[in-house]
Amino acid sequence: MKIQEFSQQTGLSAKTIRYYESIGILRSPQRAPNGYREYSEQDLERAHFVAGARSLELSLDEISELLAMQDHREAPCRTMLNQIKHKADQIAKRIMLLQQTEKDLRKLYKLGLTFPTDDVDGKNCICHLVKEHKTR
Amino acid sequence: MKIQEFSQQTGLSAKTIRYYESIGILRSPQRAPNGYREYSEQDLERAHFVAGARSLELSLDEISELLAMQDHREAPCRTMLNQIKHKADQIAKRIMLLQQTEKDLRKLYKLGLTFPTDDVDGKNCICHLVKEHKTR
DNA sequence: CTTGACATTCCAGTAACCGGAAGGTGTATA
DNA sequence: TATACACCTTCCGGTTACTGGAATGTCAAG
Repeated sequence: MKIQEFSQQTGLSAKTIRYYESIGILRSPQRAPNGYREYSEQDLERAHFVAGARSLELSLDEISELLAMQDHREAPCRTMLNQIKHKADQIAKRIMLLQQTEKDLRKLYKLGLTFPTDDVDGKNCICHLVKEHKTR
Repeated sequence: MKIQEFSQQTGLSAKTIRYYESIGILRSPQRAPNGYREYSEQDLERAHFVAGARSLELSLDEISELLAMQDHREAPCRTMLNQIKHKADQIAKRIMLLQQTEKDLRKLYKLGLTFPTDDVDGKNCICHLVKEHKTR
């Protein structure tokens, strides 16, 4: 299949597919006589793996590592399992940070509503609140 | 004050401060005869605002807009209020996506534990599960 | 024979910085 | 006085994961 169908099958854009190939995440596929890329079922499998892993927030570096193991006929499952756990923890942390930020924003918004909106310099202004906002 | 103290006062790294200056987010401060940057209270205020806004996940572009209004002696509060609301909604969405991803990861991890970890090609392998993983 | 939808390569840009090199400055100490 | 050390400066490049766009080539249909 040509790149567009491959793109639809994998959910990756053609641009992304070429990019992955350029950095060695995807293998260079066969070329038709006219120079077009020709993808096989095998290519599809690998791309599905990459897409799945990306959607689980694994980085391209981490995915590379996993693929390299597969290519050396090692089972990357143990490594993968560790990465998955690690990712889950990382994401949990990010979520907590974001939740706090969202809370801050909503609070600020409510407070801002009670303030004048034409205060350029003074302290009765949401901008002033932002100045005082502390990063956790 | 010199850049290091300014850095401590604002919580921004010296690198970041110079970067902000280079893209016009922070004004070029006075220079001491030896060429060192000399920051004033005014500089501090502006930097506090930027740092506060950044910690609320406003982008540098959004902050630029706000600062430009201030520089033109307009009150950016109304604009800011809108941005804050918008940010809160954006973040809420990101949180939901991340929560789903975390869930997927934990599920996969549990399932992975019940699988062999030395299956290079077969289907009884967490890698296979990743292949099948659908992006929402 | 041209139109349109594909395909190719390559270059540049995005966001928000960080790292590090090469070099100048300022002060305390041996 | 020498030198060690912590600062400061600029500049260049790298990061992450792509996306946009230009210039060009290919192919099938009308």
